[in-house]
Amino acid sequence: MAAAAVGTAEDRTISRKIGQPPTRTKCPAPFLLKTYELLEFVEEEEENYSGKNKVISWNEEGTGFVVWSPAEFSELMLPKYFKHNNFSSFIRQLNTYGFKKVASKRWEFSHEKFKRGSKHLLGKITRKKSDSSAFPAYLKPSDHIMAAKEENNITLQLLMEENQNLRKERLELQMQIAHFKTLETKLMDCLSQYVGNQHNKVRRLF
Amino acid sequence: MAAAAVGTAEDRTISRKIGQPPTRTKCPAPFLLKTYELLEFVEEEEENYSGKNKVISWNEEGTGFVVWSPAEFSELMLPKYFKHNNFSSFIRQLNTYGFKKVASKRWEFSHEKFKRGSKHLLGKITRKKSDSSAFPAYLKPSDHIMAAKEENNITLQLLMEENQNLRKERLELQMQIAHFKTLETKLMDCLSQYVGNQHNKVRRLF
DNA sequence: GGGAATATTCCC
DNA sequence: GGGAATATTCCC
Repeated sequence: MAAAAVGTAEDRTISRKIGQPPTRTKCPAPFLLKTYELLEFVEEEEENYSGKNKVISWNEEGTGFVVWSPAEFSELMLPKYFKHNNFSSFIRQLNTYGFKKVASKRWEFSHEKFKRGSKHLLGKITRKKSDSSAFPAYLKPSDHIMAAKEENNITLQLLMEENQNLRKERLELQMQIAHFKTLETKLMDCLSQYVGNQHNKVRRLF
Repeated sequence: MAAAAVGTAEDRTISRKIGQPPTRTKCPAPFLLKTYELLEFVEEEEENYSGKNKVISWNEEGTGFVVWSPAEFSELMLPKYFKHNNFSSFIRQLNTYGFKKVASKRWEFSHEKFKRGSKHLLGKITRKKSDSSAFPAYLKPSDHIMAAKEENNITLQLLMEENQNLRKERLELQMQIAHFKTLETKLMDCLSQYVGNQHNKVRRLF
């Protein structure tokens, strides 16, 4: 039974690594590698059995691929590479990795970085977010949590601004006071010359 | 190939519903149902082949089950019910649903609501949270986001306090200044009486 | 097409 | 044991 599927599944342990920088070329997702190798396989095989109808193949330009017979593909090929034989699950994965259906009358799919002869580009293909790796729906950006956070941040910023202004004002007021104190002393001294030579005597007048 | 596994997989479509109230008895998770039915199956079979070594069975009291031979169980039984033949994946699921290993020397597991003859309780067994249905790890309560929020709140509170103090200080300083202004006027007036009757003449001295 | 639940794998 | 990534299923 599942010998083939399990075999390919275990290939994942060979080199798949998590948490590598997304900028560097990394080990492609198992799904992408298997799909690519599946296409490589049928391409090689095609030379030997050129008489048969194709089930799946690269398109003419190698910019995408066509599933010529979804029924045969699902029943015969999918289980050799994946743990199921459902065409819809295969499509779901294609969508997850950003493939586009590029023809209305046949099952042709393409992805900018999924081309014949460019296996090295597979590592650059990423899952679309929000699969469950991203935020749950009720915590997505522009939701109310985000709004609350933003509001918090705005409050914080306003407070810090006002705070800074208040400190500045305080300094100015303290300088004014220092000036008044000096002035007071001078006035007192001056006045004491008239009233009599005692500073304290003058002070008592006010 | 995967005929058996796929067959059981498709049973899920029969009646499994999502989003039902968790309080009412609902359709059990596929994993639980399959594991239970697997045990039912070996129990029936046991009557016919009582001579063979058991691979898996309910324990004596029917409060749990024992995998007597993990190797045979994984290789022969798992693929008939699941899309894999890995004992560790089976264990992972048991843990997900809250089963406990209840013996140190053999693979015996139990769960309060997983008992022989009580198939109706399966619907009450739920996945442990945080599988992806709950918050992602970095958004869980008591995690650093929570800490950050808390820190944010503390910062906010401190800022508001400081703000209030600064306003109070400002008021006091303004009152001091008002006092000095009054004082200055009085001193000027007084002094001008001595220097001559012109306030402005006195001011020019300072 | 894609959101979300469950399953399987991988890793600590 | 369990967190987290990927895979498969189910549903809108």
